[in-house]
Amino acid sequence: MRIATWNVNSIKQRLEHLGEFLKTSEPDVVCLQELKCTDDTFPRSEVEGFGYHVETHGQKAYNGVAILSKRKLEDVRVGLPGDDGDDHARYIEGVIATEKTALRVASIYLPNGNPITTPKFAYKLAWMERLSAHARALLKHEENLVLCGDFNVIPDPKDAADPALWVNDALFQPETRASFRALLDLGFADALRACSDEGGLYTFWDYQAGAYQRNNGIRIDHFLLSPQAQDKLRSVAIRKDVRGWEKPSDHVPVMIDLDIEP
DNA sequence: ATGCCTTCTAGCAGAAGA
Repeated sequence: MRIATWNVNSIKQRLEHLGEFLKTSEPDVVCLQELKCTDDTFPRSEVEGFGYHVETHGQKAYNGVAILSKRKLEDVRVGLPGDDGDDHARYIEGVIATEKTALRVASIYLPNGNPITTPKFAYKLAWMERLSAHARALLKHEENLVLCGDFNVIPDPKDAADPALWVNDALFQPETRASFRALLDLGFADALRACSDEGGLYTFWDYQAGAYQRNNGIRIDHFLLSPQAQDKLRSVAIRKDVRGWEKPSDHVPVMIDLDIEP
């Protein structure tokens, strides 16, 4: 089974790219972030036309997450528990049942948190605490569990082409990295790091200053796997080529292959 | 030191992103 995550930076602007990606990589499940549209303005019929079931959690102009799946999604939850006052659409999860097993997948758009001197950074750290609490509860099911998406976390200096550029950024603060580490320490594997220790593996390049042409990238889109899912991990791939398409998202799709019959 | 670019909404500029 192939699972992908991709921050599309507006689903309406990226519909053609999504179609091309689905055709060329044939994922069974796709987690999307930054839809930038409401549930009722999501291009549902077009995406269903690509051969996928669709579950969305959108909002006007900002944020918005979705899960696409060739199989129907069950037990869908929208919104991260722990703060009824949080109206950002940043979390959706669902279960894909196959003939032999089941898999729970979450599509995550973790807050950016910049600038770090503002309440946005506190919101980011609080959101990460809530994610850890929810993830801890999910791990108790001891099932195939995949948390993926745009975490807005640079886990390690080798995950940035030029770490010095990020020292004052919310994505690379010690508190941010410690919170991400604590999340992993609940029992998750960072799928890419389970396969490679290499630096230079990026998933985001800024639109500005020719960042992609200079390969000035960062790795912030991640797959976190429960022990049951990690046992089935075959490979991880980053579709870096997609960043070179015309009018691209600033993020590229990342994919894992699990040893599960789709 | 700052903006660089792209998206959104609103309405011909500003916020947000990272």
